[in-house]
Amino acid sequence: MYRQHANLSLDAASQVWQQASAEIVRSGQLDGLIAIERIGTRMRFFRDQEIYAEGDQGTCWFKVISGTVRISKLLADGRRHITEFCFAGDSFGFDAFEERVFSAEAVTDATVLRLPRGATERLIEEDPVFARHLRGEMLRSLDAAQHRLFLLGRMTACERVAAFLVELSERHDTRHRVDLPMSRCDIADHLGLTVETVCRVLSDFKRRRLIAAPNAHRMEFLDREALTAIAEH
Amino acid sequence: MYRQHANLSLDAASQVWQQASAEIVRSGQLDGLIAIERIGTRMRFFRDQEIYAEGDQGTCWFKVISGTVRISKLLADGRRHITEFCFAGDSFGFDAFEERVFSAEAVTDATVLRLPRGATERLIEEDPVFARHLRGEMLRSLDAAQHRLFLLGRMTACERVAAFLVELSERHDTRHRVDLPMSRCDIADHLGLTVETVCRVLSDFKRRRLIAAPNAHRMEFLDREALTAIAEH
DNA sequence: CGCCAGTTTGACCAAGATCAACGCAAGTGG
DNA sequence: CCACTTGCGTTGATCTTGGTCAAACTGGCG
Repeated sequence: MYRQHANLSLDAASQVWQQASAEIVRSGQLDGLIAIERIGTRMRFFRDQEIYAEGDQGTCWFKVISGTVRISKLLADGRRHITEFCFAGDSFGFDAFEERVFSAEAVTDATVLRLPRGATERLIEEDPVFARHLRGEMLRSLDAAQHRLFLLGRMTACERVAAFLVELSERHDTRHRVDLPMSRCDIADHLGLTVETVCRVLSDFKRRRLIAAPNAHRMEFLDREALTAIAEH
Repeated sequence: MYRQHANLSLDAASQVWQQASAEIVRSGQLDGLIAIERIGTRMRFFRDQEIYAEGDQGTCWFKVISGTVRISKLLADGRRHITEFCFAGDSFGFDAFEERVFSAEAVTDATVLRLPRGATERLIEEDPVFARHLRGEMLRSLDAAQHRLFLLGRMTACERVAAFLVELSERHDTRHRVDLPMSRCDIADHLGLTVETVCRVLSDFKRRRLIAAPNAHRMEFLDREALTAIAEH
């Protein structure tokens, strides 16, 4: 098990970045939080490019502006786990005290806002609204992680995949379909399954007419109720 | 699978609690944080007693003074998952925005400090040292949860049990042994396994002379290196 | 002493992993 | 423009880990 994952292009020079000072971030969750725009740097990453690696100094955190990012941990023997996928508006990277224990990579081409820790701490101390916002983000992450613990610890392959599809469609606010920008391998590593099992479950859902798949990365819900029922058992 | 769990004695009247105003909390991690003593209420809970339930209003968070607490989620069909065990010095219960999604129960008789949210927010705003401490606690929780994600998603039964033993002994700073105040069922529900599997793995470790068990709730390490190696694979 | 809850062990079973092959579309080079 | 490659995705056959079911054991307690 645990075959090759897409190999990263480590060409750091390809990062196109620029001060985001004057720009206005188009992302729902950023409304009214122009403060972080002032202390952040906008960066672009290409597909499969590394944003930070395990072992890096964790001197900043990030906010996704567009695209998809995966947070993962890789073991020497090839086992990988993706703790979360981040989409526009999601924050990531405030997990580390010192060294990063996880790495972050772009799943698709992505733009992120990079926020240095020092400036953030200063902002926390002088802006209670921002401080509360950040605390909220951390709580949300914690909450998400704990739901995932249940999923990994106590749910079957079918339930995991159904829950994943429903969760993604809710996060993207699309009730009738869901886009899966990541590979089957990414999904498997997120759900604690193998690629084959993910495929088989999806095929099973198609056979049972719960979903339809115009292509491998777009799923349309034919029976959302049933899917939700499976997800919540 | 998923048989009966210890049934809770819901006798709320049996809670013995008292203002902790003048008392000094004996717990390493509380050093220099007398501030929270002032806003907290000390409470005692007996074995298996509920501290809060799923669906309660999350108007406060807690800090364990002595004893062991488990944070868990129970599904209608009996499947349960224990997200974490908390020992003296650990904080818990700041996961909720509104309603609690998890419940907390005493694993052994336990004393906890109950901290109302309102007073905490005020303290956060006037005491930056305390604010930073609390942020640290949250990050620690997040970090722990993410390690557990890997454990549940990608580790074998042996690796999970070994990791659990090593982790507990590290948290209690006892290199040669570890106390397991919780039942095998609790351990299983924490590691995403069944009671039987936990037993079998422990028996296997005994047979391989990695551990010895004077009784069911005390394990002595005979070969800590090997155990750590299994845990980290 | 007998009961009860929790723990342990064994026999058997099934969900999901592994191994292997094939399909399919996009990209590459002759 | 078309063979060839390469990276995913899908499917089938087989195997293994850990779950299920059942029974025995253990220690504490009325």
